Amino acid sequence: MKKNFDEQRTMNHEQMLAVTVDVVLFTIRERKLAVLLVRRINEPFDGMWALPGGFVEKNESVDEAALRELQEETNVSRVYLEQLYTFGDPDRDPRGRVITVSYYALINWENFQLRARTDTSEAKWFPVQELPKLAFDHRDIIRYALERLQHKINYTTICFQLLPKKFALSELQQAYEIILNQKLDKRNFRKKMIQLHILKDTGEMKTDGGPQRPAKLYSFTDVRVVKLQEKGIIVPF
Amino acid sequence: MKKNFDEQRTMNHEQMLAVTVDVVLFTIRERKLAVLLVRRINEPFDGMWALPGGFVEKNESVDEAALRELQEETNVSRVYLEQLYTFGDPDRDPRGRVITVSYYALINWENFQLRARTDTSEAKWFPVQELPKLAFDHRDIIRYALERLQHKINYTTICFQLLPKKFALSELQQAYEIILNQKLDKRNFRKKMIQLHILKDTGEMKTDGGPQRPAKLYSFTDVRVVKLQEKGIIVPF
DNA sequence: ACAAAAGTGTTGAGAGTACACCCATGC
DNA sequence: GCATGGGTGTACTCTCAACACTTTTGT
Repeated sequence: MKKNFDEQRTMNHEQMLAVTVDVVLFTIRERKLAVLLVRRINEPFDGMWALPGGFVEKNESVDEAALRELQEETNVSRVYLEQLYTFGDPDRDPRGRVITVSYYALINWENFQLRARTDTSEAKWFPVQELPKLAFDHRDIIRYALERLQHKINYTTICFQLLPKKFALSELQQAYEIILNQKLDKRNFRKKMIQLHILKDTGEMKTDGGPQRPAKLYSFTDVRVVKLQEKGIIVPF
Repeated sequence: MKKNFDEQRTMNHEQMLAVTVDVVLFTIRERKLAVLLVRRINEPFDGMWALPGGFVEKNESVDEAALRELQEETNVSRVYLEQLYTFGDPDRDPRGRVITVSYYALINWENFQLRARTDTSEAKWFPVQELPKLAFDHRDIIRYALERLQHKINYTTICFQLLPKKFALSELQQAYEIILNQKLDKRNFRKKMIQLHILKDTGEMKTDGGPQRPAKLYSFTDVRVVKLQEKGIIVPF
């Protein structure tokens, strides 16, 4: 049955759907890539871990909804937040028709404290390799977010968001190794990073470094995430 | 005001929204990259050109909705269809709160006939460089789709979807040049394509070629769109 | 014969990759 | 003095980019 395009374009309460946002918040903790999960305290999936998220309100954009949900969990001021994908399977939510727009975000663990929650539910970091059973299709969403992150560190400066303002080159390399889940050559990595001209030598040294030679501390020349014209920072795709 | 996560997770009619899909259907016609537009015959934007699209129904996935809308315009059997981005600005639609999930699709112009429309509205191909004034934020959606397409032909075999089953190498090169909007070196292009091992020599020749040497006809080894491990087919990013 | 597109190799530059040793510090 | 991570250079390979002429056909 062919339908008239403009009939469909007419507002119609029958066709209204619930729309949520879900945010995959990444950080690096204890040399592992981790995501923030919250424990549900209602049906469906009561007691199960899930991504932080919630309904999009009438008067806010979808991006604003994602940011708001994020702020309810963390004391973030500025985060890197990027839309990922919209999951729209009719039976992805047992309560009925709920479409979710997924996002991912990156923070430096030390710069943010998890907000003390006003209710009894918990929020906790889980290494991406050790996820618990998750509500809805949230495992798929995390897998998708991880793929996006792994691709994107190769041609953008996105990785910076996970690091403190000043950092040693070895810390940057470690972040790449953790996200890509592979060892990288130290000399080639440093050569590449330096020739990209995205690093600034702060002149400072890492003081707490333990029984070894102190490392130079660098910062990034651009505050914002930059798309590099180069073919890739580390791993070619 | 902090809200309880699980309160937000509860279904609530107040928070129901309208969700549409919009499809940017690309093809190559008369040596130009073109998109299919339909003329609106209702308010808002009555008489203005817009992307084919419509509301997501209760019982179909968002992907299915996009496919259905596409099939209402074209006699497609199999199309390459990929989700693009979700546009969720609260005032992107003057009728009220409508979120749209955008898609893009690629077809070979000769393989598909536009479906004769049952209503009086028109559907027409427009070169992407010569778009008319568009309804809603559809110009942004097309711009976004074009960027995605331009990136993606560099590391996938997506471009094949625009060509007939059998084609000359120069036709493939032309498709790349049209999409990227730049000239490419013939020898380097052919060398690259051949060493990717994605082309099969059909043994046939182009017969209607006019007053010039007949071109070999090739086909693709994989029917499906393939992600190449290489660093890029043509233009490095 | 001539117009028009098809087809074909080589060279130089730059980027990627592999690889091993000395340095500065805390204990 | 020794354990720990910080810091450095070179040689080989491979890919990319630039570039011009001959071939085959229709008219």
